[in-house]
Amino acid sequence: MPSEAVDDYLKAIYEIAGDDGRASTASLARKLSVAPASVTGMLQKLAVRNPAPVEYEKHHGVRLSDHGKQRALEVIRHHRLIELFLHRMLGYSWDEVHDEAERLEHAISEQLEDRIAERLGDPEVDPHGHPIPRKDGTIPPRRDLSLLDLFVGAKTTVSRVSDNDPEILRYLSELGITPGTTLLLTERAPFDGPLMLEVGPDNEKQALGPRVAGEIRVLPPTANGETTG
Amino acid sequence: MPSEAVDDYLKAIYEIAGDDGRASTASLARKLSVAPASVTGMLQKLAVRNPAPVEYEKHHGVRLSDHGKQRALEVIRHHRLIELFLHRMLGYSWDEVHDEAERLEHAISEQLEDRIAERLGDPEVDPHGHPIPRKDGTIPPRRDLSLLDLFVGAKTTVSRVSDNDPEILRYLSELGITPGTTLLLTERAPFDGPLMLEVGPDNEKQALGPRVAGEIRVLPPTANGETTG
DNA sequence: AATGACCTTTAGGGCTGTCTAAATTAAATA
DNA sequence: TATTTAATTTAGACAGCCCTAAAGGTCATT
Repeated sequence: MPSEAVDDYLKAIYEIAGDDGRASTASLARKLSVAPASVTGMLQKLAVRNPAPVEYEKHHGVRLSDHGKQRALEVIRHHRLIELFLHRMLGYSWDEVHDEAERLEHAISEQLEDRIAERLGDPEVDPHGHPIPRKDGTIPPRRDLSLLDLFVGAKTTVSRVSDNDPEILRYLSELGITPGTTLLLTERAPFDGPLMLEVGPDNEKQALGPRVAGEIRVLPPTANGETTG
Repeated sequence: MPSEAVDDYLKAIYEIAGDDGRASTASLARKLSVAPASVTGMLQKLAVRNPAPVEYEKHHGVRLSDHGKQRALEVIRHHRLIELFLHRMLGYSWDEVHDEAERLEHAISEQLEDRIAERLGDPEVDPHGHPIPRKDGTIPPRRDLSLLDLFVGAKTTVSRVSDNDPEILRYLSELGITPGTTLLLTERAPFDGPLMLEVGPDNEKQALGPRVAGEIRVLPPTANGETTG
């Protein structure tokens, strides 16, 4: 079984590059809060393991092998199941689950994973709206897009929100923006300016900076606008 | 925060020596599945930490300091709360909880500890009958004794069973012996021979070897015999 | 094709926690 | 008290994962 550190690397690669892109040394260093040189060292070691979880080319980043992909998805499955479990069974709020899951994901057995999944009714989505990889490594399909990709006039529903920053999550909660919330994009200031939204059933008007908007994913919009812009 | 390895040492010392006895190098090596030399090395390092969790005297074992005791109890609290949680909330059986808890005890936060305790109603005893240390480091009192310490004729109730050996736990489950089961000691063979018991409400007769009997703790007996023998 | 800015890698260490083999000490026994 | 036995400690190494400093590549731009 890979060490926690290795699992963290694989997960980070997956989160940065998806299942067939390449992740750079610097991006991994940033994500893992580690010096770039440490990343290089780790990647070199991983690349010569057998079976190797990554393919590594000097100066050109890494990519997950099938084997590494499998493992990354397993860790992510743990993470998201735990998030949902904490939320549903222990009253954790949206923004509290991530850090706790970050540690627990390494500590649970297959058996516990299975029982949690069972207890939750084999869920497909975590509290942030992220899909939970299935045991066989497939991912429940969701077609959603960034709030930043909408045209003005689009009406849509929040499907998920990045779970990396509790600050942002709390902020969004206050604004009433969580998975399931309906949104209408009414206006968009130029030069990376704020988005004007009408939020929820009461159509509360809210302005959202692009940084925050970039963390929000929405379902394909249903009215008034084209899909992307 | 101490590393997992350190926590494991402190817990092991507590389990071997209680809160003011000394634990030997060899006993720790055995319990932790580690070479004796490794134990010596670790103890030397711990003894010069500040604050030091142990007092160590060359060739005379270690003892927990107040500080180390506190930490050991915290880890044990985690362990036992998790055992009970797995049992009550996720349908784990008696003999499955230990190994899972062994890993999780290092991964849960204060917050999760508190929520688990709350959800379980601040329990005092784990599924094996062991007391769960309180947050302040005190231990819910239980006066119980080894089954081996009973006189023939004593009638009593099982209070707890050592949780170290799943084999034994399964065996006892089959015999119907779990915390709460009533027992009558009817006979005791000499020379470390088996104990004859009548078990449970139906007074099923069972013979128990001394090795297994030593793992069983019972409440102070109520009838027919003196307390210890 | 050269330059500068920005990665990325190499080189050389450090810390933690483990190991084996060899020495030492303590305790039990003669 | 001398000797034997068993437990313990020292010495020396190693694997995993991290670091800093210095050297080496890549790429966009001129």
